[in-house]
Amino acid sequence: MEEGTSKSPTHCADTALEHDYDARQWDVREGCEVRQILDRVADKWSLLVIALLEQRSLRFTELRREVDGISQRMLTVTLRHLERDGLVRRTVHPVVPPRVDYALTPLGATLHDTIQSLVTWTEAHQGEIAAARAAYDGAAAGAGAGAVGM
Amino acid sequence: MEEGTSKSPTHCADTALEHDYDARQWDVREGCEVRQILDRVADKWSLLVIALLEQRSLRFTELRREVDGISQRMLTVTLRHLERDGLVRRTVHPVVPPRVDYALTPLGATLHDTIQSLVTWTEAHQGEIAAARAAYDGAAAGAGAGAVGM
DNA sequence: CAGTATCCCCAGTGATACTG
DNA sequence: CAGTATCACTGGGGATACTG
Repeated sequence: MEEGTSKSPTHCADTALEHDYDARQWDVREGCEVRQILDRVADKWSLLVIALLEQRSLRFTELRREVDGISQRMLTVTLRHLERDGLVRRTVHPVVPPRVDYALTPLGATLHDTIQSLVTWTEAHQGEIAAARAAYDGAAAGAGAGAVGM
Repeated sequence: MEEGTSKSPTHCADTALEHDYDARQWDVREGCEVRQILDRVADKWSLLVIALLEQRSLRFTELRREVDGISQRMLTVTLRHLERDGLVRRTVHPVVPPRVDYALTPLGATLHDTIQSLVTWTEAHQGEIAAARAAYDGAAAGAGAGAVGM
């Protein structure tokens, strides 16, 4: 499905479509490589792993312990994806108890500010969101529906 | 599942855990409200909808047309989530052909910079990522495995 | 330790039909 | 137009077991 690998790395605004899509700010259409990368980078586990790796390189087990709730499988998958995208570098030390370190590549490090701003925003506004949630649920409950906590 | 509504809106670093979790920069543990909000905000469709709404308010059908590939159901679900979180405001105009406008709330608007930085990063580095992908796939293919394009 | 391989389940998602 | 309701399906993701 992700066969866009060797395809044109250029921005996908060149695909000819009929509907009046004016260049707003970024392409919202499917098949756009930006969409795909965004999905990868904005991924739940990716975000967590990258944030952790920002501090220092970590070993597989360390990551598994730090990222609470991730399964071994998902950690492996996430790590492979990040490695393939050139965001994380995997280093195998040929020692008897196998030791593998994961570290951010320079490219991965450039994500720092972006991710940090996302996290900062979330932390800064979680109170407001919780309040909005409570208000919404309360209104819904009062409006007649009994289903709260959707 | 999302019953943290009326719970403590405070940062979740107060939950007592036994493992030596030092305050790195943000809580990676499950049950943390930040994790949940991050998942919501970093959601594929949410990102797209918010980006679109940043320009101007849109109607349901307009959104469905702009966000290429989204199903009616997912648009509704996404919109409800964003509304509940206080990021989007839903305005119903009581006219004969029902007209509903969706607009970013002030809170939602504060996401602008963050999302924009994410998109900008992606657009700026998609070439590097594509190259990394090609290199990774090429190396894997040369290493013996024939399965490319994972 | 650091994975890979399997099985399996269910939540997310698309398609379709119906309604105010 | 703007949804809601239903059904069916896929694959994301957890649990477990095995391997180098």
